[in-house]
Amino acid sequence: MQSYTEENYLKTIYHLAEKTINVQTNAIAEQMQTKPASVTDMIKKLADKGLIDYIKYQGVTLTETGKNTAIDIVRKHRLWEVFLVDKLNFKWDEVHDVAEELEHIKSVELIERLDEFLGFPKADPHGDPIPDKNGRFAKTQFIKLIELKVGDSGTITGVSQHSSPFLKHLEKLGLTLGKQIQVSDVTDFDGSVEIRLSDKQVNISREVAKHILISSNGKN
Amino acid sequence: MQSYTEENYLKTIYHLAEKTINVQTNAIAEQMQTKPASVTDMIKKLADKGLIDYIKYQGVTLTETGKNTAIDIVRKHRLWEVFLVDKLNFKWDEVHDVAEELEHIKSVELIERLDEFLGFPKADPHGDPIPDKNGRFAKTQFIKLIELKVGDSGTITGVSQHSSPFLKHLEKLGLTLGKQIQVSDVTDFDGSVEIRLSDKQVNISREVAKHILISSNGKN
DNA sequence: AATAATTTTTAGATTTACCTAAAAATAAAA
DNA sequence: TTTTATTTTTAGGTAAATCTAAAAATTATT
Repeated sequence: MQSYTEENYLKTIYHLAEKTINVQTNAIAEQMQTKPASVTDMIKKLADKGLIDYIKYQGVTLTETGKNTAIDIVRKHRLWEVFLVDKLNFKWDEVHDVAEELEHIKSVELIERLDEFLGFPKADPHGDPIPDKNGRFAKTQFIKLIELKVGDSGTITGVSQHSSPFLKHLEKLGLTLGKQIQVSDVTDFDGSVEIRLSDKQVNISREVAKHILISSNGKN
Repeated sequence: MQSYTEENYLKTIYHLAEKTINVQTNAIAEQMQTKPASVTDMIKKLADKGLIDYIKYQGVTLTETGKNTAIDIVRKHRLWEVFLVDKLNFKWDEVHDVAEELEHIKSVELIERLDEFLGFPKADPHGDPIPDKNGRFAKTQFIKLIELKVGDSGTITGVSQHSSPFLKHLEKLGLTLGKQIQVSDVTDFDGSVEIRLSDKQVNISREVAKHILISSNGKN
């Protein structure tokens, strides 16, 4: 049984571990909006509980138990996001903070029933995969929009940035999940990308294109 | 902004204040499963925050602000209970502990949308009234089943005990909310009560009869 | 390889919500 | 109206999660 705080540390370490093998103290501190000294205290505690492997000055990795716990929190977070969007009509940019709280409610029964109520969704409103109750989920094989060449097409299936301003921006442009797109041009000058949608044409910056994930349906 | 613990104290004081005018330290301690010394610490803090009025050795009463806060927590608790029963198919004896956690999620938007999603319910699965978003709710005018005379009839509209064994017991007997009942006999020996239901006859102890609430539809 | 810069850890405090044990106030009983 | 019992508060301490400031280890740079 972990505290609210311990759960947040595990989740943060899990997400950081998707990018780097060994997760550094400073990286955790930045993500958790706290000080490195506090992180050191906590990772000692998590190591004592067998949730992470920790070598002084060398960063941490999740143990099997730690990873399972983290995945379970991610599962809860994403299921609650689906609930908020599908059932309570929240927009995709409004759900993160509330889900951040809801993910800590401790009841296996609750989550299993919620999962069923929602129709066992495979992805959350941002396209991130939802682990099943055994922690299994398909490794998503997305390409960043920025990597597409002129003429390439595909479907928007995710985003790698969850901030409200970014998501609102996409919404305004009509770049929402499930939309079919084709890259019609890439500007030499600033690297901005022109996108053809079924009904219109939009121009997005390199920065935005980096954070849109595409499931490609064949190069042209 | 209150902590999880402060919210629980306010809620406890609110419920105790339904029975006694001045709420005693020991009563709070018993309800919160903590020690009187800890209660004293906390009520000082709540008094400093202007949520309760407190005179040493004389117990506490909620201020207007404190009462509003407490009612808001009660509202959340009861709405979540409706959600769990109506949408996730929990039984009425299984919802209390989970709702106890869910009630602390801080998002006005969430609760308003949940309320709407549930169809603005007026009562929770145990018949307790749900305050609206302004904290208003009808004072329920129930009679305890034990107070009915032989021949009196009415509808089961609430319970004054939320423990799982008690609720399971009622369920087994078919004494659930909305059921029409008539008192057909009261035993002199042990005060147990014989109840006529539409399709059967059941016998309940005095103790059980004390905790069933009836909205009377006229004496016989 | 020595020095500088960065990262991480230790040491010592703080805050919140508890606790125990003892003292003080209030209420009940002789 | 004393004495006794009960209730409540104070005093002093603990554990969790945080902090600042300073020391130690690691990494990068000349």
